[in-house]
Amino acid sequence: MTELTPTPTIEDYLGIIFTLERDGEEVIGARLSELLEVSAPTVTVTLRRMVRDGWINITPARKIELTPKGVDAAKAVIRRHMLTEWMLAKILNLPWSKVHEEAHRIEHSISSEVELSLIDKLDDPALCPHGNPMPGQESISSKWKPLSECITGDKIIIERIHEFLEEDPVLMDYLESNQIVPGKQAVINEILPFNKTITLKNESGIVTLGLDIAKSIYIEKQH
Amino acid sequence: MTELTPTPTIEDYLGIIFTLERDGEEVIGARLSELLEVSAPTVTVTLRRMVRDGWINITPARKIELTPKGVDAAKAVIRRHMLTEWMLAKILNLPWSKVHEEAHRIEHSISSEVELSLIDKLDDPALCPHGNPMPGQESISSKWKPLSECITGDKIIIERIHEFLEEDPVLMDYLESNQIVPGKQAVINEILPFNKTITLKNESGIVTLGLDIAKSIYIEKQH
DNA sequence: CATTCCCTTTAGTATGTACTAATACCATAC
DNA sequence: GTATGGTATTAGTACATACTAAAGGGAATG
Repeated sequence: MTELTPTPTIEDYLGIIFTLERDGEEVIGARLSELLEVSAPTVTVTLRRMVRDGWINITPARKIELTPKGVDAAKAVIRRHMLTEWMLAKILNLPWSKVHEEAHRIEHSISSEVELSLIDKLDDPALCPHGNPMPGQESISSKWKPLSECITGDKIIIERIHEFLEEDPVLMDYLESNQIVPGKQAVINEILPFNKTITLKNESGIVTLGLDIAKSIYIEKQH
Repeated sequence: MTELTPTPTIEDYLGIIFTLERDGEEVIGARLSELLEVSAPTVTVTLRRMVRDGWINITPARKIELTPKGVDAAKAVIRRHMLTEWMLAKILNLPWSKVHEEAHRIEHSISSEVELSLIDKLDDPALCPHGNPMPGQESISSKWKPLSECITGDKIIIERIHEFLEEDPVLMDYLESNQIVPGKQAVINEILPFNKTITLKNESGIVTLGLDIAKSIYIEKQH
């Protein structure tokens, strides 16, 4: 319970743990190691510090659980991340595909005063620019379906690119330049399960996506 | 010459060294120790890393000098600091007295893309919100005189609060609430050298400042 | 049952950034 | 010329964050 404010590293861990918990995924060290791109021993010792400082508990079955204090800190860093993304996108006009990685560095330096000011200027958004829900607004995104579950001919609106896809800047650039961004319409053109691809047609033409990627893109069907 | 990008700590050192050099002050470790509020041995080892990585040279007489690479990095961090201050002040409406310390944390996470966008949105300012010159714009502030050199009855305009005063949040709050901010008018009311104070009168009433502080506040005389 | 796979941990190391205590160096002043 | 004050360094330590190599555990699968 020593630390009052998490370090940037701990904030990164908290954010990922919160998101995994939110999604009902198993929260274990191996997942963090992958998502944070650090070695397994690094995760072991960092989790040890996090337990010591009261951010998480680790069950006998090695599952990681946020403490109430950990939940608060995780929500704060995610809120600041998403608000910073909006600031970069709307106020500074950075490309949609770039705001995540910029915000990821800046988020750790945002005070609650700046956060409140951003909430005010940005009209208290419920979603980030990629359609992911602000902590507490999960119900909004829960009605959308994965793009991977569509069938040929479906008319859809892209609603959400999952947080974990945002980590890949090459993918994000591909999505942006092919108009796979929230609010854009598309029609499912072709699904090739043996090839693990799904092809859609939108304003920018024909776009093919891997099915694994399509599982983390959420859409609304149009009638 | 190992490091491409300075760490936040090194950026702090670079900024202070640049500012001391700009002001013609003696750039030695003891000064850094004071201004950065770290111990002398910490400065010794950090400067050693900075020499190793090509940011500075240390003369046989122990004077610290930025290398060309060090100058570039220092200018960049100061530019980003000042642009961030303006963003916080003009776009997010944070109080003038608070933007320095907020920007001091954020400045290390600003990419050149964000920097360019800020320059655009903020119309390429030549001064920071406290009247200190952007690197390369030193000539603008060189015509102002220290407030401490005024005489009773002088009508003045406050132009600049020196960077090193910005470090004291209590002082900054005092200055803001007494309208000692760039652009504000005042008249010198009383100077008490034996007391080391100078008193002025402005819209907000009568304000007394210590002479040491007044040495780092720059003004323009009105005729 | 043994092998394999996934996961975690231990052991040892490195680096940046901090500290205190003690030492050393130099110039100026008495 | 010795004392003082300002400055810098060495020595030893601490902590957060990273790594590799190696070992250990548990579950599933042949």
